[in-house]
Amino acid sequence: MQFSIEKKSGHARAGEIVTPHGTIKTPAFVVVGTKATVKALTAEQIRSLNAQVVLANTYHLYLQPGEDIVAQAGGFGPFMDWQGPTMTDSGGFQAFSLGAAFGNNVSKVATGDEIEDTSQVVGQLAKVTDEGVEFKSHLDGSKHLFTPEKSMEIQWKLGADMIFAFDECTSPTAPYEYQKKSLDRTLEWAKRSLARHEALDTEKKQALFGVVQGGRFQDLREEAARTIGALDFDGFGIGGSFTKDDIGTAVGWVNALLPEDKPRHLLGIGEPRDLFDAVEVGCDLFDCIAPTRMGRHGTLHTKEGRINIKNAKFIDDFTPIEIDCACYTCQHHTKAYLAHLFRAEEMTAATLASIHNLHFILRLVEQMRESILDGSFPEFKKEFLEKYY
RNA sequence: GCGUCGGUGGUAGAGUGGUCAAUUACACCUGACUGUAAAUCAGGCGCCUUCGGGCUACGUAGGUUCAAAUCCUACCCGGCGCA
Repeated sequence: MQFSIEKKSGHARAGEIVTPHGTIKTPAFVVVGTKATVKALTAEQIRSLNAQVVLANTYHLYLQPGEDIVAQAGGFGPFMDWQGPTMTDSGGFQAFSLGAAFGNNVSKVATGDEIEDTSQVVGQLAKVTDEGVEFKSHLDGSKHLFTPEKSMEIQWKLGADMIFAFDECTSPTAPYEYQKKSLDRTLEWAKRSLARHEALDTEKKQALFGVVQGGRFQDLREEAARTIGALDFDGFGIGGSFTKDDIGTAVGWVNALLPEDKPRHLLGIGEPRDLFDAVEVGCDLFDCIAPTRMGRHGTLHTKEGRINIKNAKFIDDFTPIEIDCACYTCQHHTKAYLAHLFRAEEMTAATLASIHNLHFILRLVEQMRESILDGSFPEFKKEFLEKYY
């Protein structure tokens, strides 16, 4: 993998990542295909959206169908008929989603109303120890130990171009002491991930990204950026919990310390406002389930903000979601039709909504890139956010 | 015509003297969702309210009772059976 920066505008940067399966123009939005499928979409539809990269998940593919099956298919890309660049997440996020967050209605993006919970270590389906994370399968309750080594081995078989070190995604409900402890552990895991990966991938086929944690605490974020940043990773992921109204600030602390010449992937962030803030402080890659999940739930992006297509007012609205949108959905269908499909619980609703939302976000990040290249990023951001509620 | 069973909120369908403005489901109205446990979840859903409560409601009209969706009478409507 090769990364180069073409142009900078402040801290924002436009660049290129060359992978064995094609070049990614950055900043770029990575489409999430957790189980080797972008929910509700065919590979052909993903291509027609001009998506550049697809990210799948180690934990999910390990459980089903198993990494060996994926390896037999030639990797998760070929398995799902995606020929372009690929990534896999390490399973570290599931330490949170199946652990502290499970059943607790907690988002890693904190609203500020969260109550501190000191019982972090023992979650519902994930238990974190220094050795690794012990998962209880959400599918059948069986137990599985994920270690940094194990994650590297699975990701090796899944065969993505870019992979992540095994980390612990912490909860915003975790107190400082726990975040600190977890950070030390994630650093150890980063070293172990590196060591195992180097042993497996002697030909340097896969790029390995280290993950910066630290929650909402500046000193921890900076410590993580320094220590993880000093290791021999090909790029960096910025993960963990954030404060809803100020993701940009925390990411800024980190990017100020990470090496300039390696790509920075902000993990799991995808709200338009957050993307602008993150690009502004120098992030290159993003992935997020929001466009597809929200789409399936009837929430659609427009330049004026989100709409809920299930609202009564759209039942007889025979205009597209956005009159000037170039996506397949807007070119062919009306809000009234989508409202009908959602009410009738027709599967096509999920497909059409996902197409629109992904098109919206992919195009938005693409426009950010264009504006960096022509020097108009600050104006583009300002104009967009003035209209977007 | 006789007999019999039944008529409950948008729908289906609980309740069968007080704890019932009435279980539940669906429908309907909103909201949430940020490295996918998610085609999911949460709230609302008679009218009014100074949030204490007040008012009108369980086919219609009466009645019994301190108290009725629940008991009685008549009528109206529907299913079934017999003529």
